[in-house]
Order: sequence, then structure tokens, then C-alpha cells
Amino acid sequence: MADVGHAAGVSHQTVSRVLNEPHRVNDETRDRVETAIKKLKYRRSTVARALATNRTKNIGLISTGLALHSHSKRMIAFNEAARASGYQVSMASLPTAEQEPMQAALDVLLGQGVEGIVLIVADKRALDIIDSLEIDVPFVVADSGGSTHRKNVAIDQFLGARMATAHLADLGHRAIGHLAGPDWSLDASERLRGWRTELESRGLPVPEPRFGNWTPESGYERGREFAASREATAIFSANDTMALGLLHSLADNGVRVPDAISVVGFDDIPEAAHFIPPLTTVRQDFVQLGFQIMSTLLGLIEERGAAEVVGTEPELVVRKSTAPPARFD
Amino acid sequence: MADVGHAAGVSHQTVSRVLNEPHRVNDETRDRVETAIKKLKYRRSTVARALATNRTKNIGLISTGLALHSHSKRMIAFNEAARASGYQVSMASLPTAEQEPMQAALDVLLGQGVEGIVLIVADKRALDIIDSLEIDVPFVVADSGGSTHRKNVAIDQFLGARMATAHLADLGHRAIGHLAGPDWSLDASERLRGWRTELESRGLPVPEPRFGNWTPESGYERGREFAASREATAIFSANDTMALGLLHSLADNGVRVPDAISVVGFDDIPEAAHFIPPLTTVRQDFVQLGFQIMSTLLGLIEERGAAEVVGTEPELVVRKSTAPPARFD
DNA sequence: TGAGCCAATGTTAGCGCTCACATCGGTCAT
DNA sequence: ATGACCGATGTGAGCGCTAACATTGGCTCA
Repeated sequence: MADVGHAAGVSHQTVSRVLNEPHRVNDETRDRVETAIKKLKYRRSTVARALATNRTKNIGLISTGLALHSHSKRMIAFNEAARASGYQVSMASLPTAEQEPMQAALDVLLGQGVEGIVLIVADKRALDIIDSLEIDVPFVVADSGGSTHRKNVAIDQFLGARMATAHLADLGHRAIGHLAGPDWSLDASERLRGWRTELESRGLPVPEPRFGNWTPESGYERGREFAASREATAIFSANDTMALGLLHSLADNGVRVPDAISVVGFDDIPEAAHFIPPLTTVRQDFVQLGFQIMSTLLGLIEERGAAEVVGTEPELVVRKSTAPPARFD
Repeated sequence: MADVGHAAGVSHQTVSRVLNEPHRVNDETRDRVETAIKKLKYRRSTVARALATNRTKNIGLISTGLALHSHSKRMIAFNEAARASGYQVSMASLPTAEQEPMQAALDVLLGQGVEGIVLIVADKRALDIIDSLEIDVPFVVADSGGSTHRKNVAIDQFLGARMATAHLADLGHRAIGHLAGPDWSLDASERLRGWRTELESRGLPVPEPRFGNWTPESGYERGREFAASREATAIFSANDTMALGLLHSLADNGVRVPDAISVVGFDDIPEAAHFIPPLTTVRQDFVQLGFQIMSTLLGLIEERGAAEVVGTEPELVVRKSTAPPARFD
């Protein structure tokens, strides 16, 4: 910076001013400085700047677990939103949500001077760990299931689940089963709760849900059980990937979808429209979510009151995997 | 740091030494310092450290485009590998590979003092941009299709494509079509080249490939054409997602897989095993890839000669979507 | 016994910025 | 004509570390 100043015949401080508050510098001087900057290919050191200002414009992103579709979408969407707000994101993705590595990742991020932390973790354990960690920067959890002392921003999973269930009920189904996600997942519990609530509000029976672990394999397994028991004429699967396994095992067991059993998924992964049959599912707008997370975080960072958490509404996409129940009359 | 020193009755430099070269400090002193660190919850500022040492232990990750499965996998795997080597990664994911934002992202990363840059971009344009940008830190491209002045680390797509094609040929197919990825994709060209080379090496006819854009929709479209023309008894699809669309449209057009047409995909996404029929495909080990990228980059950063690029071998996973061609004799 | 050495620690400068304040010349109102 | 004021720029200190060198005291060895 001093070099640039020298080349332009001004002090380093003027160079700094050109970069930070150009309007406070004489037009002509500014031109000279800018020329010098280009000629010398000068690039201001973010590091030194961060040290001097005590602001890094950095946000830490912690994510654990699998490369689930919704997961990566959230990460990417948030990253773009952060960039749009002039923040860089430092990512730390851990294979699992364990105390030790989580702690370490957090230490690194904090030592790095991140101004906020976003947790993209579908895992309740991760939250317990975080809660036990007393972080001194704002952080928001990009997952459902709020708690009072924590900021959660998410697409309304509860609502989405109710929509899916309502769709099935509206078609005339009365035995509506649920293929739930793993019990450590917040999203999964919200979806389970939504399904249950919708059934209860309509006075429909609430059968025992069956639990999967998000993988198509688990969907396949549980599908066999659904096929054997004939306990439901419609199944709400907590995600599309499990729904795929479900579809597969239903087909393998000679149960026709949607004739014998209707299936609704959740997520609307790109593949869902081409499952056989094309899957009715609940779509989430991750891009918008990314921006919401960012604006919530910004609100916290800049202390202009914890911004209202708005929570996007999901959308039901009806395709071919749902139909009215078969009539036996 | 001075505070810690004070609390432990030593100078700040001793504290620094405890952190950097513990063996050079008296056991007892070290204990005192460590206790003070814990008590004061001291955390060394990475920023100041970076400024003083001129090393940030940061790596920039640029990625563009969709949330493709393979794409996210690469990102996450690389991130974990970087963490394992004590590096942090700063991510910049752009919606598209355009000059302007790419330049900007790069500037931010470089200004941030990253010691290396990894490009996870399946896009040739991105490379052209990068090449025109004269970056002064090591960078490696996590994609196939090497050039001389650039470091590419990838799973051998060419080989994978040959394996897929060979599998089809070995089953007795002689009319083996290709549903290719978009022409801007490096991986796609490598897979196309692999398919062509394998056919040529066996003296089989090389039909015109049909091009998709990675989405299931494009697979569906091209599938209609394949179904109508009956030009092939087997199709190698450049990824699983397009293969799904292909399967779907083949089913819609009454073409049975694998009886009438065999299909092979690429990627082995988790869903592939539950397509109907379960998809024969080519699996890639992204975790290992992540570590390879990292070690290549480390080689470059530490200037211990540009490490050998090893390139993992993909693996053929045979499921139910392939069978010998129907016999008409 | 004292020169020489080494391990353990302290002292000082400086990394590349920004912040707070100082300086300088000109403009304006009185 | 004088002082208050303002815009444009410069000066010096300091952010929290590390690197390089300085200092201290105890040890070895002739």
C-alpha cells in the first residue's frame, strides 16, 4: 500500500481512503491512485485489514453428515447469499456430529475470526454439542425445530408435512402411513409431527410410523413391511430418496402405485419427476432459504435486533404417485 | 497473548513458543502457560498470525453450477481432506461460470491470502477464464481433461467410460449408443472419448452420440429419440440422473430394459440401486479423490515438486439394467 | 577459575492495514 | 482583515502475532 502511495505521490493513508471512502478524495488524486493500483497489480491484504479493523467479513459454515441433496443445496444457496452480502464463507464439513471434531472445527473457525456461524446440520446431537459450547458470535441453525435461545431458520417442514398428508386425505385416504426420517434429524421430527397433527386434526387414525435413515435402502426395507402388512393405502415418505426405495420395493412386491398405494415424498429432488411413477412431493425453495439464513445472521451480527424469522412456505407438487384409494364396494 | 503471559508470569513470546514449539519450553513453565490459556479461554488470532507469518493455511474453493451429486461430493470430500491437513477452506460457489463473477471471486480469495485454489468446475469456460487470469498461487482443477500447464486431478473418466462400454460389448451388444453430457463439461468429453475409443478398439460402429445436459429431463427427451429410432440395443448414459430420465421414457414408450435395450449410467448415485430396474453404473470414490486433490495441492504449495497425479480408478457396478441383446435368430 | 556454550526466556521490530488526530491552504462571514 | 471552518491530505500509533536477536544463569572443560 505504501508502494502504491509512493507511485502515485501520496501517502499510504490516501490510498487506503481511495479504497474505503473514495468520495473523500480529490477526483484527480483518486485517478492517480487507481492507476497506480492497476499498474502495480496491487491487492489489499484482507488479513491486515481484518487485524486492524477487527472485522473479518467471514462466516463459518459447519455441516455434518452425508451429501444429501437438500444438504448441499442449503450449503450452496447460503454461500451465494453470503457472497452477495460481501461475506466470505469458511466451510467445515465433518463426517459425523461428534463432540471432539465439532469442538475442533469450531475453535478453528472462531480463531479465524468469523463473525457468525451457520450450522447446516440435520442432527440433534450437533445442537446439543453447540449448546454446550457457549459460542460468542451469532449463530444460526439452518434447520427446523426452534428452541428459545437459538436462532433457527428453515423452510417450514411442519407445514410441508401437513400439506403432503392433507393431499392424501383429500384424495380420500384414511389409512395414511408415514415413512419417517431418522430420529436424530430435526427435519424428520418436524415432518413426523406435521403428519401426525394433520391426521389428528382430521380425526384420522394415526398408525405407528416406520423409521428409515434417509437412504433408498431403508425405504426399500420399510417398503417390504408396508407391502406385507397392507396397513396403509397411502404413505407419506419423509424424503424423496426413501420414497424411491419404497416405490422400488412396492413394485418388487407387486403393489401398484398409485392404484393400490399412493406415495408422497419430500424435497423434490431433480430425479423425482422421473421416478416410476413420477413422484408427488413437497418442493422447497433453498435459494430463498439461503438468503433468509444470511439476513437473519446479518441481523444478529449488526445487532439491529434479531430479525424476524420468516420461514418460507414449501409447495406441493402433484405428480403420478398419488390417486384416490381403490374402492372395494 | 500478552494477558496470558502476564497471568502465567512469562512474556508473550513464551506463550507463543508454547503454542508453536512446546518442546523448547520448560515443562513447568509450559504447564503454567497452558493453565493460563485455559483459564482465560485464550484463542490465538489466526488473523494476526497470518499477517506475521505471511501464511494463512487457507485454501480457496471455487465451484460453479448446479448442485450435482458428484459435484457436492467432491466439495465435501475435499474439504475433509483439507481439514485433515490442517487447512481451512474458503468457498466461493457461483451460479454460473462467467468471467465477471469468477474474477471477483478469485480476487476476494486471493486478497484473503489463500495459499492455493481448487477449482471444482465441470466447465470448460471456467478453465478458459482461469487460464486468462494468471493466478500467482498454486491451483488444481478437480476435473478430467488435463492440459500441460494446469494440474488436473480426477477420477479417470475416460477409463470409466471404457469400462461401461466394454461391459456392454462383452454382453454381445454391437449397437451401443451414447447419451452424452453437455459439451462444455470436461467430464462429459472424457466419457464421450472413452466410449468412442472402446468402440473403435473393438471395431464396433460408432453412432452419433446424443447430447443431454445432465438433467433427467434431457435424458427423457433423448430417450424418446432412442426409443423411436431403435438405433441401439444398448446405451451408455454419461450420468445416472440422465439415465433415470432415459429409463423413464423407455418405459413410457414400451421399451423394456434390459430386455430390449440395456442401459449403463455413471456416478452411482445412492438412488441408482433403486431405479427400476436397478442401474448398472460406474462408481467413483470421491473421498479418495478429495485426498488426492489435497495432496497434489500440498505438493505444489510446499514446492516439493509437482506430485504425481495418480487418478483413482472407477469401478463398474453391475445391476439389473444390462443384459445380453435380444436374439432374433 | 574463567572462557565457552547452551537452554530458557525476554526484548524489539515489523507484518499491512485503519483510526484518530494533526496539518495546511483556501473560503466564508463579519 | 481576521478568525472560524472545511475539505484534502499526512503522521503516528497500534491491531496480535512471529522472527531475530539479546540476555541470563548454570553447566562443562581445560
